[in-house]
Amino acid sequence: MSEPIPLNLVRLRRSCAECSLQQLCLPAGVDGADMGRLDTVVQRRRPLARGDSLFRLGDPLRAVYVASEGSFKTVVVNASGEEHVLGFHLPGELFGLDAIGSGQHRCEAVALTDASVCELPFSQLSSIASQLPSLQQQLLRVIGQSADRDHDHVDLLSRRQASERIALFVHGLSARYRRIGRPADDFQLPMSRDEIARYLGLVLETVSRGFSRLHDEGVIEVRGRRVRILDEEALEVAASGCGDDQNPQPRRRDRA
Amino acid sequence: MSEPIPLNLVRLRRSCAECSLQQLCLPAGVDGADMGRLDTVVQRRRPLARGDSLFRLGDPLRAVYVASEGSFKTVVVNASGEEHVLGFHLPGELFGLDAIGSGQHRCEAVALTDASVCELPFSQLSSIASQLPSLQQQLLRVIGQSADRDHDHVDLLSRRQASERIALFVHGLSARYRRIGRPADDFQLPMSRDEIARYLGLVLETVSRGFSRLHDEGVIEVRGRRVRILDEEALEVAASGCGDDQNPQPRRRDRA
DNA sequence: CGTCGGTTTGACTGCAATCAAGGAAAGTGG
DNA sequence: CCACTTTCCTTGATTGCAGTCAAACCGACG
Repeated sequence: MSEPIPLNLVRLRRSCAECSLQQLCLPAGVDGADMGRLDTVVQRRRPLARGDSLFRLGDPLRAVYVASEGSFKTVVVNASGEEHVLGFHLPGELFGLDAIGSGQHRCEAVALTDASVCELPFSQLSSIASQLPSLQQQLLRVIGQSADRDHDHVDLLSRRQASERIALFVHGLSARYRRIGRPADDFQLPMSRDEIARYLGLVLETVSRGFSRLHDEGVIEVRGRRVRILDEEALEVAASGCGDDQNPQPRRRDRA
Repeated sequence: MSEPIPLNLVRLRRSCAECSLQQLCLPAGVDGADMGRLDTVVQRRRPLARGDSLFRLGDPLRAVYVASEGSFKTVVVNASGEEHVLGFHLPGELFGLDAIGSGQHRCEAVALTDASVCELPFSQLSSIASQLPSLQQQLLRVIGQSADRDHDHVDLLSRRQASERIALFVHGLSARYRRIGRPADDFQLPMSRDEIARYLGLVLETVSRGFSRLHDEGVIEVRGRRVRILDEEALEVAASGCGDDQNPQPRRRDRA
């Protein structure tokens, strides 16, 4: 935690222009000439270990972040001492925007796995953005996408049936893996059942049962944190709430 | 409803500088000289009747909105045909930002009461913002505040007990009324029990029972849509989940 | 080998959804 | 102004789903 890690300096120093996440991340849509300007504000931090905090509740807004490797969760602890998970953040997804409104972070960001992040000091970012219209536009878009993920979360939490929330969660995660160029039908969950439960407003046992049921129905294959999607269409049906056993809802379509 | 309302034209034409919402709305923090620039892009629409839509799902991003009078809800209809309420929007609160991410509105905005709105064409707004740093900063802040409301919503939906969600909802609404300079302990709900339920992820009967219970406990006084807060502290306790009758939970009570 | 965190599964219970009925308020037309 | 309709709200009785409690299982790791 306290000593520099010289071996990684070379990797850390590579620029946005060379980053594999370029198309997904903030630079997308910013042309080559302007990219250099952006590069000057991006700081790369040395890797974080699983469980490390990137920022905490009440921290002043210093920067926004993108994981270049690894994943994060953002959490709040409510008055009763329960931890709620506000979001999961995969590589290439901007996070830390929660401090923009008030100037202070309203949640804590924790590395789910060993991770490394790009840090974009907010004041520099917004002053550069005001000079580069393409970056300003892209910044707004990325903020909007982050809000979209929040809306997806609300959508999840509004579902009545636990099985719907779980199916929708898996489906949404799959879509996000596809977006960042990873296999969308075979992946490793970076988070525990308990963390999923706290994200979905359920308890861990219910999440576990939900996974088991999708497994038994042949929709997905689950073994621990390894998930394989066997029948995407069935997963969508389950997510839309029409797929509950005892609720025949005569969908013609005898699912493969 | 279909004919113009000439009598109101004068009111409609007043500028941001004269608006009572000025301190709450986008112009806050924008100095006098720049305010004129902002004024040039603000369009005032004629009043909407209760039930009218301001924008619909899939509409392209044209503008963002602030109700100058009246309130709105934003809703989505899911695959099963159920309506979910994503948010309620009081006067002075910017909304319509949901289209920033994708360029298309992801929900529908409906007037809860007769209302009138200020419309800020987005392309003009963002191009002016790029010339006025103070406006750019304020725009980001307002977007951030909107995200904060979304997080509050997530927080609500994550609460296990229906009574907690309801108490927290009333408390949050009270705080928002205070923010816009209206009585925070005596107000008229602009939305129905059913709409509250669809916002909280409950059914309307449960919401009704929750209100009745808070009434019986002397925390609030409810008669239809009229709400008076009698014991704010008790409301906060109920909202934090420690106030459930059978759950004494000896809170030390020194948490200063 | 044993421990340990995380996961699965089972049995039971409680809370909120559902089903159902009645009441109150607001709008409509005579 | 009153009867009527319509909409919204409240309350009661019952049921089902997910939370709780408890135990067993599993893979990782020392």
